[in-house]
Amino acid sequence: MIDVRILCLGVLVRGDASGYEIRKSFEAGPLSLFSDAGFGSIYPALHRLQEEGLIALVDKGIDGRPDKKVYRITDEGRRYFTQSIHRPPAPDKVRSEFMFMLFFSDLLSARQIDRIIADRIDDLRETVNLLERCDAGHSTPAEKFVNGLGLVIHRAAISYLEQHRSEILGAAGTEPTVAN
Amino acid sequence: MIDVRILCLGVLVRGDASGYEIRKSFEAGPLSLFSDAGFGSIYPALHRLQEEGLIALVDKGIDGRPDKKVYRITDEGRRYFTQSIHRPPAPDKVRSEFMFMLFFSDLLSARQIDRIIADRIDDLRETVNLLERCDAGHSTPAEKFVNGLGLVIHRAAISYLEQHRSEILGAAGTEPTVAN
DNA sequence: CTCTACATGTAATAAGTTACATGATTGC
DNA sequence: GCAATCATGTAACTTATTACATGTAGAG
Repeated sequence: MIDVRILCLGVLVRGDASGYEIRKSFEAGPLSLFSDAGFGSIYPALHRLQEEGLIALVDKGIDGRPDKKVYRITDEGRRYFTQSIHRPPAPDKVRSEFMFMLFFSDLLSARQIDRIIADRIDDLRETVNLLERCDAGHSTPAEKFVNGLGLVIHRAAISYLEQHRSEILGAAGTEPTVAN
Repeated sequence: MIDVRILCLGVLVRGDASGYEIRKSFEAGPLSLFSDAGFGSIYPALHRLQEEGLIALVDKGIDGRPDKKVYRITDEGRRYFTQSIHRPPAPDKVRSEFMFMLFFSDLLSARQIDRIIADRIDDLRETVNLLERCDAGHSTPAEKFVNGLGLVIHRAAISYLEQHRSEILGAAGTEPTVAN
């Protein structure tokens, strides 16, 4: 949820990668919290970065995949990325359909509220597992710090949901389940 | 960071409002965490909602502002909103330039890292104050629940940053401050 | 009388998402 | 031989952001 170009540069700062690999790192790696950009965003972004001279194609040592295009960040790209990292960060923004729904939970039945909270707790636990796995791996102090922040936030959310879950059920609307 | 149309409907479910007032509620109200949509998004969204028959103009009891256009949600709009609230929520997404920067803090100096962490703690505290104010006000159990979740998350982040702040300073890069 | 807050709107731009289209390689 | 995974790309669509343009009302 930051500019896809910057996100790609961020991946490439840490090592050469193809578009496909960048996508994978958005899915599973420590940057997965920040982006879920698909191929439709990544490939155009890479083309543009290459045009701008911020990244370059690496001589492809054929590892069986002739179509694979591995990119490497250039000195200019590194400069550009460093500079963009130096601007004061914009305030955090959350896109949480979950919280938004809960905000209007008087339109939902108790059963539905309970269900979405249960699902969310599961999701949060999964993310905690992911972060713990990242934490255990070969990560820099900076990564560990950010991971740690993610961990305490997610754990706080889990514990809050578990403890206060019952409170909101009383706030459920009286309407029966809506079709669909 | 949900569809602006749905966000506007969400405001209007709770009472009539003009575009300007919707904007204000995005700025200061309990929905401020979810959106920072500007007039350029809100007015077109309202026009479209009106076209679709989901909202309607209220007879303007002139309160000194002849240009003011107050909207009210229609029955169809309420149905549409309720239905959209019934779909399972997408996973939460965070746009945190702050965490992204910290992730690459080996490109920053210790002074800069310290500064952005201090600023972030200030921002978080401000949000906590906002949420506490919302909590104290006339809010439904659902609102209180969501507010409470926001509170524990923000407090967890503050406490983590305060406690672990020193750890990341050691991870600062050796490069001198970059111009700009 | 001037500044701030109120109040609405459009046009140009930028950006991302979705769906489509293609093809190679590996494991079973 | 077939499915899953690897691998890249484009076009149409939707959406939001930014900048601009305009005007009123109240406070000092």
